[in-house]
Amino acid sequence: MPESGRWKNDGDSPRCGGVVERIVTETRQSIASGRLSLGQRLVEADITREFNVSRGPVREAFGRLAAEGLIDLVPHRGAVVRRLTRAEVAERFQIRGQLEGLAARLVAGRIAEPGYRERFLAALLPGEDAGTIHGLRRDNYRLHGAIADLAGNALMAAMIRQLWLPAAMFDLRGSLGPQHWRDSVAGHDRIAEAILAGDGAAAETLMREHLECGLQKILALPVRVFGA
Amino acid sequence: MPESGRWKNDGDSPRCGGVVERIVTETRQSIASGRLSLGQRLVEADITREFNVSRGPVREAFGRLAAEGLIDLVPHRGAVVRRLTRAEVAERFQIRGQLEGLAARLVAGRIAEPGYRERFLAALLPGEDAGTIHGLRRDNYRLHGAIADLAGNALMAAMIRQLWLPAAMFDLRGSLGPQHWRDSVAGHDRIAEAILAGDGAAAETLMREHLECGLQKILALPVRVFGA
DNA sequence: CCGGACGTTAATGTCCTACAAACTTGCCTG
DNA sequence: CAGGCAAGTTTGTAGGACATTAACGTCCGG
Repeated sequence: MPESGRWKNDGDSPRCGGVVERIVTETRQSIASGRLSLGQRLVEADITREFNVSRGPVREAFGRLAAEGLIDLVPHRGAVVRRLTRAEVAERFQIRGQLEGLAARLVAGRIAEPGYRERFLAALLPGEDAGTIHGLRRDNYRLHGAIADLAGNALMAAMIRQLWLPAAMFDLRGSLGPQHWRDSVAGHDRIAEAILAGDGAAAETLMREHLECGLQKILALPVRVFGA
Repeated sequence: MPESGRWKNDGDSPRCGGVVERIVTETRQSIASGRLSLGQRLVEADITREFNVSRGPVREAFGRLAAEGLIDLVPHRGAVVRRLTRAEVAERFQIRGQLEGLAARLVAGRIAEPGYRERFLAALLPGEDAGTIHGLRRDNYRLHGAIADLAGNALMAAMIRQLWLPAAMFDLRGSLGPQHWRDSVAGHDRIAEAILAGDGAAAETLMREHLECGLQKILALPVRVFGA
């Protein structure tokens, strides 16, 4: 994708374990956590000072963040933190539904193969701090991630993870309360049941409904969250 | 995509109408047309001389091509033209089936809205040089593109176009004969019929079968084409 | 008081040079 | 013949320079 950028089809190509990767990671974190407000301009000179690097790596990092869809690159104006409209969020969830639905169906079809049931069950276990929003959040993404990975289509798994970003922005900013995550867990239980039963069609349908439900929660959020 | 990376979610951000865009476009063309063989290394210094530019834009162009999945960036080794295995081609077609299938279903559901039927029919008309491989090829992508666009999900349309690249590589290299395109046209007719009838489910199924058929054709190609 | 032309400023787009780090290659030695 | 050492190649990053362009503020005329 555009924001692929690309998607990053080869997982990641750190271009060395160094400066660029650090900028990308920290900036991504800053955007998700809200330290960088939506629509805010990112000036190359500021970043160079902040990270103590030269403009080259900064520009490269901007390119990658743009490929991920986290920022927009406007010619001669620089980078601004991307501001998602409700329509764009809905678009992403529509695609997520289609791709993660397929993933769920594929996993259900392979659940009988040796090792798959074990790996899937491992992703179902609650993490350390289950109960807290943070823990529920992590368990949520762990399950979705396991389904994406076990489907056996590496490119699709990468694309799915890219599509998470907008959703992650909203819940990292704390806009989604604990009730959302409890509902989410209930949906996960039904999906897991279908997958473990090998019922691909049901798993696909349930996954789509699960995501549709999550989308409605996000669309119901106040305008402020979208940075409008 | 990733985008990517990227896929490029905003269509394109030329970072000015200049040097970088030229490198990206021409290199993309060179890869698709076969002038650059699969697995070939792209050395920054060579590109610098070839285009008479400095390393900065070259590195930026490499970043974008990598986000599109056309090249791989190996740390301290540079860029190599991506070599797709049959499995990776199959992965891409699986995703295409899911996304273009959804697109076909959505278009069928909206075909009654004002203007949609006309725009869709326009994409069905054969182009200038219908009959030649070149013409058939263009008509093919025009129809797929129209379905992607009319679905009303801009991000999905961009992702679908990115997923075409591997397929485009094979048929631009002339590996697919006229028989393939004739079969393709037959598939298109059935899909168009379902869409015009407003039958979304049928359109989705037919689109998936159509792509599965194309995938089989590509997988049947000799090893040489994959650059192995 | 308002609107448009103009110049200023800030930031990007590109180029250049330079050097350190890392990978390759080939030779040389045991 | 194996393994290590050294030279060469290429990338990763720094830092500076200049042109281009967009945004902003100012000034003048109506």
